Amino acid sequence: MTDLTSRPDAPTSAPARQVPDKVTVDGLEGRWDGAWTAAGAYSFDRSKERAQVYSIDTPPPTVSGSLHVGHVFSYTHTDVVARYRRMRGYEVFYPMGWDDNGLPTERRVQNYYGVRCDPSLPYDPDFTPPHQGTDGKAVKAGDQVPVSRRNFIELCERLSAEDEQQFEHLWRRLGLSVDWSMTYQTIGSTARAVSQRAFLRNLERGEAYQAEAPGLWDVTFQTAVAQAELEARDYPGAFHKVAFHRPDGEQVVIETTRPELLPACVALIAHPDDERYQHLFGTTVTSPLFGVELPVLAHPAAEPDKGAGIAMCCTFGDLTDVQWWRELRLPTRSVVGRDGRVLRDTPEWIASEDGRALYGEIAGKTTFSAREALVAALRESGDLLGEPVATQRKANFYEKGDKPLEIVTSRQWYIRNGGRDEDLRTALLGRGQELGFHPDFMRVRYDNWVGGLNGDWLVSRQRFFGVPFPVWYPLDEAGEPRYDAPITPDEAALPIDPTSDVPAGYTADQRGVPGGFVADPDVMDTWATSSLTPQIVCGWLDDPDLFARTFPMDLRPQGQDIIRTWLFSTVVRAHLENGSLPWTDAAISGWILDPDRKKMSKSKGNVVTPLGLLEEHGSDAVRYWAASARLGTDAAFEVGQMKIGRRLAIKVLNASKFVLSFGDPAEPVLTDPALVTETLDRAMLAGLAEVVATATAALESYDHTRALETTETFFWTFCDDYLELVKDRAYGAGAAAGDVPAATASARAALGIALDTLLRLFAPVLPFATEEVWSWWREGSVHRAPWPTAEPLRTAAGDADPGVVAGAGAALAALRKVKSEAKVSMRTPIEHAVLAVPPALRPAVEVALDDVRSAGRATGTLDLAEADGDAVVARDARLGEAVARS
RNA sequence: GGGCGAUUGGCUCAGUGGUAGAGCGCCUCGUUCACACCGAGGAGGUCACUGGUUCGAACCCAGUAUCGCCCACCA
Repeated sequence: MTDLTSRPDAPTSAPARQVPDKVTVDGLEGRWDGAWTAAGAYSFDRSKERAQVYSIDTPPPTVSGSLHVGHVFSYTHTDVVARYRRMRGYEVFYPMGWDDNGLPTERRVQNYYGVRCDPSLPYDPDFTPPHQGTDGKAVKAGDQVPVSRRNFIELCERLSAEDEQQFEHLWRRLGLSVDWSMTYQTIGSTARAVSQRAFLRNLERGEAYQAEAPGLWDVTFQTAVAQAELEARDYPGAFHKVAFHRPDGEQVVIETTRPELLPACVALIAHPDDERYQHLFGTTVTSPLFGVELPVLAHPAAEPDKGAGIAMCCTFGDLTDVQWWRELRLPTRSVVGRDGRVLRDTPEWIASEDGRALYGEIAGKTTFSAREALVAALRESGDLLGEPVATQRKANFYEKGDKPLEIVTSRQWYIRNGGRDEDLRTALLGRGQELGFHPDFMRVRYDNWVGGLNGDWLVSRQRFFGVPFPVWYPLDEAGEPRYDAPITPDEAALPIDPTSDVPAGYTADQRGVPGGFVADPDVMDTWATSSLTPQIVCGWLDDPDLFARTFPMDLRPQGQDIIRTWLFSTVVRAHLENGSLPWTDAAISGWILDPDRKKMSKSKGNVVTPLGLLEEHGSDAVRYWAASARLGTDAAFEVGQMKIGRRLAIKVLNASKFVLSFGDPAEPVLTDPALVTETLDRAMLAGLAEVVATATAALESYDHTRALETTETFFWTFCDDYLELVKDRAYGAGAAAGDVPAATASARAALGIALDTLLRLFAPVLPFATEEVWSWWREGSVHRAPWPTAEPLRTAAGDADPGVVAGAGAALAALRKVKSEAKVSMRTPIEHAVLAVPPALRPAVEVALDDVRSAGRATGTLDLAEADGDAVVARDARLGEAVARS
């Protein structure tokens, strides 16, 4: 992990302050990224107190994957917030992490370097991987060289470093205002130490515990799976009617989709009120084929209308079985192993010779083959009634797996999350209430998830790569681990790897011998590390000073799909460890949908590379597209929207160039509010004041879309109407050379003040174009300039009515329309016209009449009359008549 | 089965009680003294459907349909 210290502040560099002849948005990204880095524009100043800091818990992208359009989309949302807050005067704590922990990285490192992790091996400091860069061509599992966990982690960090450079390049090009001196890796030593320390403290307080219990198990990855990683999928199956037998020969027929679990059956169960089975409760039946005597029991979880209404309870076919097994205190008769195959040893509870022979035939088979074999046997014995009926059932899958999960008994670590503890659940629901969700309705997902938890958080995984549990167990005289007496390391020694490090008081040669010790073999779930990102970035481990300035954080940006995982687990950890929320607000981004309204996916072949997008349209344009979509709302991938953004950025450059042509930016001609005397100019500033107020309020409530929309709408009116209206006046047309009439000075100052304000309003969304213009006439970076406030504008505007601009604009529009409908040039002079104006607009038009005249090229007479309706009507003797609404 | 969100002109989306909006696309015209990555103007919608509340509903209520997602459902 890179050191989290920030660079000292340096003044931003100031390129030559002059307006270029030709402007372009192309190439701004490289220039300004370089300048920002050189100037330390986004360096975090850690001398600021917590109240002055805005800290962001950025999602660390998975480096072994690739960034896609969705990342660009959501990270832009966050950057808009960061830039806004920075301009509001906050010191923004905005680090970037790289997620290189977990299965995707494990796989990639295996394939890339041709190695696999074997924690039993010692660390080899001189290890050189057999392959390198075999991208696309995976090294086959058999050819992979086993290496120690430490070597594996080193390779992971090495490979990640290459990916990180590419990612950083993209993020810089996109204009993320991250402090690039502050990055972390989720498998880095800080992250490992934080994960281990947090775990040890959970353990100390009794929040972490281990238990031997039946749990969901993926037979492909051979690891336990947590509730949050489940995915219910359709899975083809078949109902089999199977007859059990009473001593008197009567058949009891059940239906099952898993006949291969027949040898694991421990009871038949029906609902206590089910009339059909009353006479069976308390009696026994024997299972077909295996002849095992089984009780018939009553339990309310049995549903009379499912299948035959009476179920065979096996250890374990599903979670209901687990419930029955637990509540009815049934024996454990597992037959499916961790590899998904039927256990080799014939179980002792199968007594009959035929049964034992049959079991021998299915031993070692996959559940699929075992099912076929048993169905054949049932058919032969006559215990299969009718033929199996195909059905589409829902089965639980590990989200990364492709085989249904089995339930096996294993020893696992858990962290309490309210799933078994009402008080904790209530407290965590309370945290959800405290947290500001944006949009607010996303809170429901949190509530649903927390309310529906049915067990504690399973944090151990039977993988080799990951953050190891910092725990050893003493071995007794017989060499059996004493799980009830775990040995833990000193916090100062973290991170440790118990498979290579030796606990205090032991020597290395005592590993694995009776009376010695043994390492906990498991690693933590990746969420067990990811849930600590606030603690990792804020220096919880070893930088209490930084921690005090940044924690609890302000914002967690993330996707809606991981509210139940990342968001919730982070809340759990902070609640347990810090007694607070990890952040005050969560910004939830929506999905990017392709034109078919489907979630963008690689398989659709419509994946667009983000860098290509940025190169084609320009970063400001792509950011504009992203910023146009509200938080929590799915957005279409819309190239058209990017083109609009590009047009806006270009317009900003051109309009700025124009405004800045009216005076030396160093002089107060473009900045002094006292010069703004004309009513139209003051009205424009009054309107701008409203825009500032609206945009600010919107951004305060994480509604960047409204802020952008409000600003943009004003800007286009500013360009199309106001700028055109005051153009001639600003030029000083008609005045003697060297003489600047007050009306001219008024227009120029108003234009300059508006430009200054608009640039700052646009800066969070269009960081490159606005910075470019800022450099033409201002010191420093626009991104460190203060966010505009409405008050000075209101003061400059005085009592001017912002509606004046609209009124004058309507008058101008009417004159334009006359020309447009007459199909003549806009420069065609209007020689003799009448403007019929509604009474409400009359004062506005009167006050701006000279500007309307010059903008409309009304060189002759232009008389005012009263209009009947609420629209302005222009009548020209030569060109005709046109109606324009304001 | 429960929940959340969505449904507005060809497209992407604003619009939470008072006579339907924007941009894009389209059509017409114009222009190069900030901007052709330009400007002006225009056409285009019974606001998914059915009821209800209200003087008045895109908006509130009830229900229906379609789409997306989350949760539950594995005998």
